Amino acid sequence: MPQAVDTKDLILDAAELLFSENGVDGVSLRALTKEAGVNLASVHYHFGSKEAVAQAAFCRRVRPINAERLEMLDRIEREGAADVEGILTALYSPVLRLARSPVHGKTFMRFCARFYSEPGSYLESAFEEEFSEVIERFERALQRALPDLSHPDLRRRMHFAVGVMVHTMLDSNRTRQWTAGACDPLDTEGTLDAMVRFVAAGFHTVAKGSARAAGIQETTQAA
Amino acid sequence: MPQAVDTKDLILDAAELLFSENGVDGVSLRALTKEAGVNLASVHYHFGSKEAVAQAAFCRRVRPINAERLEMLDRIEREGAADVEGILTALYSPVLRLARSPVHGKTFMRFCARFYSEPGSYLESAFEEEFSEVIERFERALQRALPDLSHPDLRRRMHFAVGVMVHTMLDSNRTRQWTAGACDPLDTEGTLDAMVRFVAAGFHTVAKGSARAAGIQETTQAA
DNA sequence: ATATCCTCCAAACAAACGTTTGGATGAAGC
DNA sequence: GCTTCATCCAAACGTTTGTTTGGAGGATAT
Repeated sequence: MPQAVDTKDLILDAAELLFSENGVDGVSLRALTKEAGVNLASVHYHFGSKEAVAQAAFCRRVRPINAERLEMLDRIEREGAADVEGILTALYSPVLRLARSPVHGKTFMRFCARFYSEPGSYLESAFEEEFSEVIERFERALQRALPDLSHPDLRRRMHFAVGVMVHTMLDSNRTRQWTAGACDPLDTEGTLDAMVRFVAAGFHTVAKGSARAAGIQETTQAA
Repeated sequence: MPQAVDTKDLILDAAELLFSENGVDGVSLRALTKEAGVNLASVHYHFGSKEAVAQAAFCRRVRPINAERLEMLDRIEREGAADVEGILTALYSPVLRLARSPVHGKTFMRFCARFYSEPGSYLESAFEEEFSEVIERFERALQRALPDLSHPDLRRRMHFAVGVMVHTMLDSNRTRQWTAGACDPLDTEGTLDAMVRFVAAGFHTVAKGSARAAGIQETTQAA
């Protein structure tokens, strides 16, 4: 029984905050431990390495989120045939709802998004482990909801759906440039609705055939 | 007249390659100059700092791309009322076409995408400068093509459209996990078509109203 | 020939990095 | 009382970092 507020959690909180703003490589353990108010050596005592801190901070938040995603998917599948909108809501809302939390607020969102777009082999395994089941389950659900969509097209569109999510989560200053003053980033309900509508429409549209391809070539290749 | 292959370009080539794989913070100038086959000090002689190298490498490729985007937009607007598909093609195809280049290939795509998602105040100004005109022009064009869409919704959807693009460009190992074996990442024509179709459908769908919001709350809020 | 200029480079710089060490502190077990 | 154990911490470890230095090499101009 160490103390009221665990040193481990202090480190993870500071890691989440600083990593989200400057990236893992952009934060020194000295800055991290100063922010956390703990000794420099304690990070190696409790975690063993800087990489392990990043991994632990990531898993601490992403695990409950993915569990909630699967729960929601279970629920709507139990209630009948799940449609695309429902599946996307199950995918998006747990992570968006966390953003509404006054404590961790936007911190984790950016942390997770940056984590996702950062290199480093030590993150790959964590991602694989935390997300493989989620990917499988949601892919199966979407395939059931869209039986006419070919598997390659489905995977491609899932890829796009994740892009929308990650980019929305990575609400950095640069991202805000695109939406400056146009919509309230704190309006998670409206954001979720907009995301689901936008992506669901993308899923529902016909896949193959000649898209306009207006400028890339003059050929009008028929399907 | 220094030599056949300019040292400056050797540095920028190596920067593009290494930064795209490991991020700016993840590459030391020693690794960079070794890859480039130049002296360590030459990077400061020619650029002044590491940050300036990153910025120069970014601008070198993104400037022609944005110029081509504006050209394509000009062209389709001159030919009549531009539709959403044409506008999106003008936005996506210049950067996707570069990926087809056998020389720089996927290197720049990842570099640019990582650059976009990385922190560091020294990048902000470069982004602002390089993209402000593109953002303005495409926003106006899309607003004209979608006169019934409110401005906040338009900005939000542009945000999503960029998310799809960035995430597709950031074709790291982790990203590939989602599309493993499902679709050929080298099929740029097919990728462009899929992106334009998906995003255009998102733009065309009605904005406001009660999306399913199937799981987040049981309330069925009418518009 | 002499001076000027640009380019290159081996070596060194101070600072910051992740990590390790050895011991201080205090509660728990016997 | 003594040992054991987990935790904490100041200080130092050896590397690596971005950056600077002082001069060598070779063109070009006068």
